[in-house]
Amino acid sequence: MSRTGRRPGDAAGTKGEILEAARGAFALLGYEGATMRRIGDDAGVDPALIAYYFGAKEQLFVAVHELPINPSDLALLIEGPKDKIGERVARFAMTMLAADESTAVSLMRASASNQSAAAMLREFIERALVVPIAEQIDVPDSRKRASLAASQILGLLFARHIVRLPDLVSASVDDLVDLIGPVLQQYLTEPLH
Amino acid sequence: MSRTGRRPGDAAGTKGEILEAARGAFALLGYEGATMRRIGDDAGVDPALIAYYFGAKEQLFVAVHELPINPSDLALLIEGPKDKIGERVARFAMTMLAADESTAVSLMRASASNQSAAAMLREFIERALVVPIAEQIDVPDSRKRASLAASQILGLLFARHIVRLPDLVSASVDDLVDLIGPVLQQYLTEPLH
DNA sequence: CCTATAATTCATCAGACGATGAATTATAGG
DNA sequence: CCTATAATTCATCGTCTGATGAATTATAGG
Repeated sequence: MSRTGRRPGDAAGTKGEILEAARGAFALLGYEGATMRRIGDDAGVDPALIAYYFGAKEQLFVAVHELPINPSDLALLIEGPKDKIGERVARFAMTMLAADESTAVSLMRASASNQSAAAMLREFIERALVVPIAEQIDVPDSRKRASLAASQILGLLFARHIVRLPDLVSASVDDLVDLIGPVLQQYLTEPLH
Repeated sequence: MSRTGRRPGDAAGTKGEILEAARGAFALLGYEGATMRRIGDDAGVDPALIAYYFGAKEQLFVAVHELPINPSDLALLIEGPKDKIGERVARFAMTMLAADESTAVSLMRASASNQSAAAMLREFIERALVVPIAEQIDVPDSRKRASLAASQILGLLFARHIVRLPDLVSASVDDLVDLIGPVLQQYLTEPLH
């Protein structure tokens, strides 16, 4: 029974398994909480193998969090009537997150205790949400308004997945889209008094 | 020059200095990031003295985060016309947090990586926000709506103090109250379609 | 078949962390 | 003044963390 050395057969799925295990661990436990040993265990692999593939822990984290900005999703966000932009943003955020919810939550968790993770999240939000939305709405303070809309999305994720407020945990995604859509609309188009 | 033993004079300010140092460190670095040694350094004190006064780290954290629910603030929240409740909630949250902003941020940071901190925050939000607000508004799904309002407040804090979105960092508190007041109002009173 | 290299584990290191018992010095009460 | 006790630091301990060099085994290419 050979415990060490290269595995027989089993062609090259290992790297992906490590990525998946890391994604799950980061989302559940945060950056520091997701230890190399734990990720290795989850992937059924010695921690040294993680370093072999990805280098240091921080690089693994970056590899896990390459948030793809799907251009067609983004087009879907900007195209359409301005008086429905709130709903579109809500749906964009929710589908983006439904496809990959744990990545966003993971990045939020890490941001709370890790400055460079916070920088990653900040830059992503600016690039993928604030700038495109602000360009689309043509009002004073457009960036501030877009940032507030983003803050609502962040808050919903935080309250639902991290704090776990019971009434938000039990609500369906469609429910939530219906509720926050009009609110985002108000942030983005209602005139200030 | 005596490095050890009880300090001369200097009556009993030490405990408070430790608390203050801990508050700052937790708010800046999160639960795990705020090490005993670091807190001790900030307070100008050996880490063992922290244990002498507060016991284990978790108890120190609890001592730092005794969020007082000021009853007169709460009264201010429930009294008044229903069509201005959003504004009142916004102002309540902002004054509560202006008085002690770092405590709330600290608790949020810790919640991202620590389950029992998340439980503390959840119970506080339920008790101090969701329940009183839900009792006040008389609509279906009142708790869900109140929870969404709370999520907006959390999101604003997260975006402003943790992610540091530039347009929210530079905005004044009054600005933000003016902007989120109407939104909270909509969450709390606008009928669903 | 043989050899270079890819994939994997093992063993271990140095550093940081929280906790704690023991030593030391000052104050307070009698 | 003397003594009990409060306030403080010192010196460690065991544990966990990320990192890394060395050993081991399988595959691929010639």
